[in-house]
Amino acid sequence: MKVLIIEDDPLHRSYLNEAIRAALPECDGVLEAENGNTGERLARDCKSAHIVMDLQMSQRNGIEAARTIWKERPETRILFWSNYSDEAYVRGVSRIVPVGAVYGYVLKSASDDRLKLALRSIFIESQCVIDREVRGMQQRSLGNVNGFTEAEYEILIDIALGLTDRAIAQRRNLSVRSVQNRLQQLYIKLGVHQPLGNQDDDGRFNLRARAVAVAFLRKLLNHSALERAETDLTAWLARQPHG
Amino acid sequence: MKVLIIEDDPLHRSYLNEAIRAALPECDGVLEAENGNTGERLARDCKSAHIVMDLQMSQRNGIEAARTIWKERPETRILFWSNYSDEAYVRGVSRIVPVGAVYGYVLKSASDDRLKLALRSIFIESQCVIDREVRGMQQRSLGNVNGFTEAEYEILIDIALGLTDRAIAQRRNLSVRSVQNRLQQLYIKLGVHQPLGNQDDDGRFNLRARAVAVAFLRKLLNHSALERAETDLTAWLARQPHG
DNA sequence: CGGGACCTTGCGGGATCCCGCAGAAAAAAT
DNA sequence: ATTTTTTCTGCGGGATCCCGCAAGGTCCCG
Repeated sequence: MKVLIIEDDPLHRSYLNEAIRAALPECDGVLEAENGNTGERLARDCKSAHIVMDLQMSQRNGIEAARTIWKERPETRILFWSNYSDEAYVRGVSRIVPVGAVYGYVLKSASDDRLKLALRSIFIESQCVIDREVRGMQQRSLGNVNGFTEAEYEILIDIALGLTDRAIAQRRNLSVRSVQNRLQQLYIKLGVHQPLGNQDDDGRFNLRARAVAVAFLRKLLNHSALERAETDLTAWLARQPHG
Repeated sequence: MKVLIIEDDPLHRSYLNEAIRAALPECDGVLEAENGNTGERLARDCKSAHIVMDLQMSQRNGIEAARTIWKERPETRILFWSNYSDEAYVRGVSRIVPVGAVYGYVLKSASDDRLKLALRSIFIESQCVIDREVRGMQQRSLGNVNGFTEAEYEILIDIALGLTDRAIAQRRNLSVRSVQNRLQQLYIKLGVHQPLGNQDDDGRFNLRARAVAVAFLRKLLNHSALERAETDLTAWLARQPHG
C-alpha cells in the first residue's frame, strides 16, 4: 500500500509523513507533492489509491485536484486535511465526492490520535470519517434548517461573479423574473432584506452587493470557491454564441 | 531580551520557537500565544518589544492585533510571518505601521536562513526586512503604475461591503456624483469597464458586483480585509444619527 | 378529482445605478 | 501669478435592479 500526500506546507508535509508511517505500518511507501498539479500527476502515474491532501494550495486548488483524480479513478480514497471548515469548502467537497466513495475530512487542529484514527478508518476499514465540527456544519447546511438550497447557492455564486439578472437567466435557463425571485429569497435567508417601513437605515445597502459581502463574512463563499466559479463561468462564456 | 510568538498553528509555532533560539542566542525567553487576543494581552503584560506573528488567525486578525499593540507601544518590533503576499495583507500592514517603526514581512515559504537573518536584522540591527516578493508587490501597488490610489481602494471596500452610492457619499463626505466618478475610475482600473460599442457581451456584468469579484480574484481584497472593513462600518453606523 | 404548497412567468412602477455633459473648485505645474 | 490638470458637483436620461401583484404550472396529499 502506498500513500500520496498533497500539501504545500513543508512542515505539515513532514508531520503527515510521520503520522502516516506511525499509523499505517502496512504502508510501504509515501509520496509527496507540493501542489495540486504534481499531485494529480503522481496520482495518475503511481496509481496510488490512498491520498491525504490539503484544500487551499496556491498552485492548484485541492478541490479541483480531487475532482480530476476522482473522475479518473472514483475508487480512490481521499482524506482532506484542512485548516478550516468553511461552508464553502465543505460544500465544495460534498459536491464532488462520487457515490459510494470512501473519504474523510479532518481539521488540522485535531489531535494526533484523531488524525491517525482517521487514517486507519479510511484506508484500512473503508469507513468515512468526518470531523465533528465539519459534520455539524454539513448537517446545518444541507438540512433545510437555516441552510441554503442548491438553487440559492447557485444564484449566490452568480451574483458574486458579477453577472446581471439577464445573464443569470440565460445561463440557468430561467426567466429574468424567476432569477429575481430567487434573489429575493436569498436576500431574506441572508438576513439582508430591508424591512419596508424602516426609514432609519433604509437605502444604506445595495442588496446585491451586500448579499455577497455577508456570504463572504459567513464563509459561505471564499476565494477558492470564487475561483472555481470563475473558471466555470469563462468556460460557459466561451461556448456561448456571441450576441 | 524576550520574544513573543503569535501564531495559531502549533507546528509553525514550535518551528518558530526553535528558529528564534538558534538565531538569537541573546534571547532569554520565548513566549507563545495562539491567537491575537492572548497575543495582545501577553504583549501588554510582559512588555515584550519583540514579536513574531502570523497574519490570518481565526480568533483575532494579526493586523488588528498589531494595530492595537503598536498603538500602545509604537517602538515594538514586529516581524510578520505569513503564508501569502496578498495585496490586501501588504496594504493592510503598511497602513498601520507607525512612522519610524522597525518591522519585517517574510513569507513562510522562505528558507530557514532567510528567516533567521530577518530575525537578527530586525531585533538586533534595527533594520526593516521585507521579502523580495512582498516588496515587489508593494512597489507595484503603491506606485502609480497599475496601482490603486487610497481613494480607489477606499471606495472598493465600500462597495464590497454592499453600501449604496448615497451611503458612501455620506460616509466619505462627498456628493453622490463624486462617488460615481470614483466608481467609474475604479471600474476602468479593474478592467471591468464595458467598451460601449461592444454588443457581444454587453450587459452580461453588473459592474459594481463584478468589480468586487475581480478584486477578490486578484487578492486585492480578502476575508480579513473585509472583516476589518465590516467592523469599521458598524462602528460608523453606530455613531450615525439615525435617519 | 379538488385543494394546497411551491415554483415560474409577465407586467408595471419606483428606486438605484451607470455615465455623458459641462461648469465650479481645488491642486499641481509652469 | 497664470496656466494646466485634476477633482468635485449638479443635471438628466437610459438601463438595471427590487419587488408587489396576479395568472398559470407542477407535484403531492387527502
